[in-house]
Amino acid sequence: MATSAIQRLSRNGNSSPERTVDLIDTKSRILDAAEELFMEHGFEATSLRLITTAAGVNLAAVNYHFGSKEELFQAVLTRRLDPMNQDRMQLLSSYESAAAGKPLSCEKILAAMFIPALKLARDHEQGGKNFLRLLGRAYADPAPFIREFLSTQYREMIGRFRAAFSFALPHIPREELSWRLHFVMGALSYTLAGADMLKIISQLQPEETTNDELLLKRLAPFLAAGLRSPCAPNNTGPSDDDGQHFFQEA
Amino acid sequence: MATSAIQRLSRNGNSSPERTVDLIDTKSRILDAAEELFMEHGFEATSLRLITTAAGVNLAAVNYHFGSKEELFQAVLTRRLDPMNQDRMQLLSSYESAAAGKPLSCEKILAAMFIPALKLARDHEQGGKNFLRLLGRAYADPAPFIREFLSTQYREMIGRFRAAFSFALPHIPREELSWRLHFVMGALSYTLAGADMLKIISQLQPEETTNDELLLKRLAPFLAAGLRSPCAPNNTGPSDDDGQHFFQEA
DNA sequence: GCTCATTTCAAACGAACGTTTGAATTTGTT
DNA sequence: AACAAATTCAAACGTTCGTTTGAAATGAGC
Repeated sequence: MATSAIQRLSRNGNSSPERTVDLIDTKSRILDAAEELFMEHGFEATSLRLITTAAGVNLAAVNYHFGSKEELFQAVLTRRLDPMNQDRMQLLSSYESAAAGKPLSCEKILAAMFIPALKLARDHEQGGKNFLRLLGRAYADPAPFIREFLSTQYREMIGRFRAAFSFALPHIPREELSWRLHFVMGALSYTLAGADMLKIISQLQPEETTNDELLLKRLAPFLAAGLRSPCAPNNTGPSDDDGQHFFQEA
Repeated sequence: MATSAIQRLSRNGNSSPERTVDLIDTKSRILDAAEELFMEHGFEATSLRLITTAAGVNLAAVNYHFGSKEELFQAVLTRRLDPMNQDRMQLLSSYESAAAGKPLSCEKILAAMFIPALKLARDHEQGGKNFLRLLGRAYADPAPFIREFLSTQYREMIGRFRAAFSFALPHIPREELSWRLHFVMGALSYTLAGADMLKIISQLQPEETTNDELLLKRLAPFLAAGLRSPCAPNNTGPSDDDGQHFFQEA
């Protein structure tokens, strides 16, 4: 609804030059409508008839252009996820170059993860924010094809960032760092996905809950502190009094 | 499959005494099968025919005993969620009594949240772990009836724990604490829900990923460090060098 | 203008869904 | 044994789903 460029990107290579269409591509119209509706209702609960009606295209257009509903969902994700992860890795590389061989701070590494997400949220006036919520929900979706798709989409980026954290936090064992990185991804995706859940926990005004930038400004320091926290050798509590007999009960 | 007591709990009051049935109640058979299948496939993708076949009962039994598929889902959740949250609040109260007016440590409060979850995971050999995964996924489900249900189920417990954290961390403003509590819930539910996602991030053996206790032993210190981290007045980074110009770019 | 590949369209397909029905069966009470 | 309430059951209800089909429309190349 707010996208600009009209580029054809025909399926069979790029032999033919660009050609004008309705005003926006049928394919893009479907992607935009699907992104919004998948975000709102989830994958299973969103029917192709709902999508094609909202997009103003024929029902059969989805199967013609994308093959199936599952492939449409993957196309919705990859359209924005792939550039975002690319941005993340480039930003991380630029930070590392500027550091000239010295390890980065946790905040700096987290910034390389968050800034591309924020840019995405701002780029398309409402589509971007919707996409981040859709993405956060996809993490928790039990459908195997979604999990496999995200797994391959994220593998490279996660590997790059784990290496960066490993260099920044040399005193944290490799296995412990994997856990902490997992917690970081969890808090981030949950935060991006469940803006409504905030109403349960806090009494913030609804306008405030949509401010993703403010949200991440609070999340990054929180996570950085957890990442930096000293690592006890025996897998028990790290710093406080009752760290030893922590899970002895029950 | 492993539940013990056979209690009838007929819908119209409690006039009639208990009476014996098959071996396990039809109602319980449905709940057990539904819990496992909802966990595996999600709410939308799990059909009543799949549930009733797995439970060995007639298709119409779900609508007879529970009214609808949605009410069955709520019954699956509330059967274990309500006692777990009750345990959490009781455990927190006992810790507070033992502290005799002094504030609890973050780890202690987190223990009051985690221990009942671990007890639940151990109680039923595999049903408990399945339930935690189901619960974690329900957090991210977009269905309105699920969100409303969880909201009411959690409101009381969250309020109790926020008060405890507020007392333990008096230097953290109320609003900032709400955010951090939100992050805690996010990391916890994500961790409980997505054990498979770990394979993306770490190269842990699959046997290790199922060890929830070890998992939470690592999660609690991580979260405690984040909760305790100093709070900058300007919502910027808390402690490190580049905390100021953190999100200036993009 | 004709050709041919690409795209759109209305219509239908078979399957699966949640739910309802009404009769059969079981169960507890008298 | 007889009755009434509770529960089970097979069958069908109407709807919606993702996908397929074959003809109509469209647009570029010769």
